[in-house]
Amino acid sequence: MARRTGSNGEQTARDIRAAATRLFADHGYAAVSMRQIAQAVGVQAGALYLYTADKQSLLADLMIAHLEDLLANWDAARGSAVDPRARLEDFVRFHIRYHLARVDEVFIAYMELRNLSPENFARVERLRRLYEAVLEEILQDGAAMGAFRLTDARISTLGLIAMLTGISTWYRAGGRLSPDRIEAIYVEMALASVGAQVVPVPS
Amino acid sequence: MARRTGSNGEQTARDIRAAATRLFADHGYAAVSMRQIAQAVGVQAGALYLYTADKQSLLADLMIAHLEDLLANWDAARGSAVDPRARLEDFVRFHIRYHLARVDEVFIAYMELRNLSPENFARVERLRRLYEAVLEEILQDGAAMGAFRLTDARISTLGLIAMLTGISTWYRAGGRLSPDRIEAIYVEMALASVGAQVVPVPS
DNA sequence: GTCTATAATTCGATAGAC
DNA sequence: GTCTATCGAATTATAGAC
Repeated sequence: MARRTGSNGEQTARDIRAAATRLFADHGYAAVSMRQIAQAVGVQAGALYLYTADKQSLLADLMIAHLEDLLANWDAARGSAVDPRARLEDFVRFHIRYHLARVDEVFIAYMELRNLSPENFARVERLRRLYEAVLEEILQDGAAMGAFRLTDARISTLGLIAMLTGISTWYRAGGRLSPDRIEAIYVEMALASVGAQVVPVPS
Repeated sequence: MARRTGSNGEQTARDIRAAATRLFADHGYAAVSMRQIAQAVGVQAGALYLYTADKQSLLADLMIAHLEDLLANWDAARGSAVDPRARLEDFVRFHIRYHLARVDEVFIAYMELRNLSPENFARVERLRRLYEAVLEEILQDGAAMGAFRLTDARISTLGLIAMLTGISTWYRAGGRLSPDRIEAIYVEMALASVGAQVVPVPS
């Protein structure tokens, strides 16, 4: 990518990512043409190739940037709780808040895996596994401490993440329930699903 | 190329649906061409238009047939249980069993909604709502009877269906856990998530 | 019922002017 | 850094032969 120094180009790069994110989420990667992206940005199609090697790299960059941002935000937002129930609640609230704020990015990251080259797919999968491992560790610690009652931490991890991420598919601002209310309900469901119970007082 | 002149039209229609289902699930609707489908069937692209008005109708027909089949199978498989916990367990087992047996159809019905025309989208949405209503009624009855503890039956419905359907995205035959084991674990999680408890003995 | 041939678009990507 | 112009290939869908 032959990006030159200059604020004009940096702004164009941001605009391209924003337009591509929106269009890929709305219509799907394969259904969106480079010309459509260019039109949304306000440049000609040829100019896009100053910022991306090809259409595939544009998609991969969006997905990888999203997952890296997700992990970085978790590292910054994670609390210092030790009680597994509090840690799970923190994770659920973080996950929902982040995912409702980035509906398009989330949608792309889960829907367009098929359109990645093998190398890019591997990079994305690795990052997704890292994020899943955050929850899995919470569940495993909680089970070991007797705070959670679950049969398989990996399955519970996948089930919970699917449940939480699914919000992105139906949430609309101004709907029947506020984001805060949705968050509270899912915290309750998540805790209940792993049989969260009172942590035994250390003896 | 195999010559198919004179072959049975009904069989070709089935072959087209099967090929389209697999290709759409593997690569996405927008990324699959009519020529690819024709090649998989063993006919020329033009012959496909004897069986579908256009590519969009082919997708819509697959999705609507899938959802109608899902509803019909539920009607045939639903037990006669009255205990909400048993009804929920029946639903969870049915949902998982059906979805693991039709991974491609489920994937398409979930991923390709945005490629439907407004009219076809409305038809698909209506069927999906009917299926969701099955679970929502179970949850509402269970809550009313004191068997479940939940805050919002609609949210619990969406959360549970997302959790269950998510299995399709990672399940592989021959994986670490058998389908029966996966089913049992999800039954446990689903019941726990709605705070299933002992039904009070009628006085 | 299926074929061949093709019309009419659209696609991703590149070259070169400024 | 962006534009104009364009190449070669691919797309959906149709027309007419058999």
